[in-house]
Amino acid sequence: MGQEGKKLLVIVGPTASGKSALAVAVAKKLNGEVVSADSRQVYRGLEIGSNYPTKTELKAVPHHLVGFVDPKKTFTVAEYQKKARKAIKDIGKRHKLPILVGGTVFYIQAVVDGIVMPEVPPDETLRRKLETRSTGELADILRQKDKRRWETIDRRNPRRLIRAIEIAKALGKIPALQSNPMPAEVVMIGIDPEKNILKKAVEKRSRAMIQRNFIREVKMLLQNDVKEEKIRELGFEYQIALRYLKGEIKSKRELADAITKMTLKYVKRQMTWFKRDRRIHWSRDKKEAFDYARKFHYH
RNA sequence: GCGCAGGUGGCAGAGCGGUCAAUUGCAUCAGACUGUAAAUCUGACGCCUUUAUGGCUACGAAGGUUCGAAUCCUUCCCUGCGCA
Repeated sequence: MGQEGKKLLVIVGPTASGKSALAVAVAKKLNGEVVSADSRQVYRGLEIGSNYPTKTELKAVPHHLVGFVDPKKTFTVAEYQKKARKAIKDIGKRHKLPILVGGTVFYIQAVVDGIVMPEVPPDETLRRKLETRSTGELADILRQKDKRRWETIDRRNPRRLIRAIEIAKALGKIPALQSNPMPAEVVMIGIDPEKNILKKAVEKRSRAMIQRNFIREVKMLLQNDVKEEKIRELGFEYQIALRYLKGEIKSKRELADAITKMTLKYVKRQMTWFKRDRRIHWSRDKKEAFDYARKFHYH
């Protein structure tokens, strides 16, 4: 990598904490550009369900990695890692501040710490075959192929086991974990609102989503021949919306409640991940976080 | 008022004489995380403690039967449905 892009600002926080708005505010103030770190915003046509930045925000500040993947395709962290790093580098070349924002912690980690992913693309045929096996059987297969990885892997997690076997099959064994951190001064700031404030924000967000006609967005995906199975993979909002369309969920109110409930659950998982990253400087709200970002930039 | 069905841990809902502090799901809490990551997976979840093949209190209430009851009997209270 070049000498450009010496700084990288990362903004994290749970869903509905106000990350996107903060990112835009900071970008305006500090002459930056935003790179989204959201596993679903990458797909085209998920404006509402994945909560794209608003039109005004998109106009105010350049955003990257939003809405550029065909929703019929499957996008993965490895691709994200490459694209995001390139985007960050390019922003640096333009002498602007790259701001990485999002709630998908794995994506952020992939960019910042640069976990080296084995170059083995997903093998759908193999996966389908292995999916019929029990976790015990999968663990046995892995043990035969790579005992070292077998010792450390979560042996009850079929998805992990399958991926490990996939790699072992292609490469002989799983390479040791390596990382290739971002060559930049990275500062991570997080917004962690009080629990009840966040809860209210999540509720509001769910309602707004439905008011903005989220259901129509889902119908549109169906019309565009995105398979139901694939739509379900786009996140729980989409799963819930499909249930609504099938009549399993009767009212819009019930729909909003279901989305809120799932979002809150997700927030918990996000926080579990955030908590262990000691690099993050936490703030209670946007303003505090904003001030911190400015300090970082001018120091 | 009579008939029938019920009252179980935060909720739903199993259990119908011992192996029941009580299956399971949800909710809650904690955690993991090497190309699906809003995914996938794990643990805890009555109370107490010296954490144990430990103690205590518990399955609407009160009595009773029994070596032993969430489980059987009696009465009472409450809920739903049916009939008056």
